[in-house]
Amino acid sequence: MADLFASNIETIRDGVVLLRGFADARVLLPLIDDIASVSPFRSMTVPGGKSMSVATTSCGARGWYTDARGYRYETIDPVTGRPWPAMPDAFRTLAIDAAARAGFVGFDPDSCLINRYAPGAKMGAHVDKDELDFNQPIVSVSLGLPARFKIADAVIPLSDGDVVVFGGPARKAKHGVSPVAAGALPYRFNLTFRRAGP
DNA sequence: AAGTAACA
DNA sequence: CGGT
Repeated sequence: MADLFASNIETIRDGVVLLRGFADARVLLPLIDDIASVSPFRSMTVPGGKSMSVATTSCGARGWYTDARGYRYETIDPVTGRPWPAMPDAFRTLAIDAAARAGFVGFDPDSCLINRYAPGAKMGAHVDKDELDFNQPIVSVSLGLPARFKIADAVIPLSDGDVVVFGGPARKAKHGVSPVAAGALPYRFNLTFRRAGP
C-alpha cells in the first residue's frame, strides 16, 4: 500500500522538499502565543543598524539573534535575560517527522526561530551560516497568510500548513521571502527549525 | 548585507 | 515590479 502522504511530497530541487498541508495551525498558533507571552516578539537590528521588517522570537535551547554586534545564537534571550521558552513537543515532533519524510533521518533541532510577518514584511535573500553542522537540514513551517518563498532559483508559493525542508546540496542555498500581501488573517508566521549547536 | 536604493 |  502506497504512503498516503506521498502525493503531498514534492521535490523542488535537489535537497529542497515541499510537504503541502503537513502542519496544523490550530495546534501550533496557540503554542506560538504561549512562547510570545514569555519571550515577546521584537524587531531585531542587523549589523548595519537597520531593523528587520519581521518580528521575531525563538524557542528551544538556542535562539538566533542579531544586533549591532552581529549574527549569532544565544542561549539566553537578551530581552528577558532568561532562557528561551522550551521547544514544545508538538514543534519538535513536527520538525523531526518532516525532516524524516524528506530523507533526513535523525534530525534533532535545538532551535526554532519564529518569524511573524505583518502585511508588507519580507525577508531579504540570505544564507543560513551561523550553525555548526551544515549536514543538518533546515525545516521551515508556514502558517497563516500565504507567501512567496524563493530558494535556489525556485519560487515556491507557500500556504498555511506547508513545510519546506532544505538540506544536503541546498543547505547553503540563498533564500528569502517576498513582501507578504494583506489578506483575511493578520499575519504569516514561519517556524524555522535548525540544529545550531553541537 | 536576515538591509535599502537605484537602475535596467 | 522583481532581480541585481
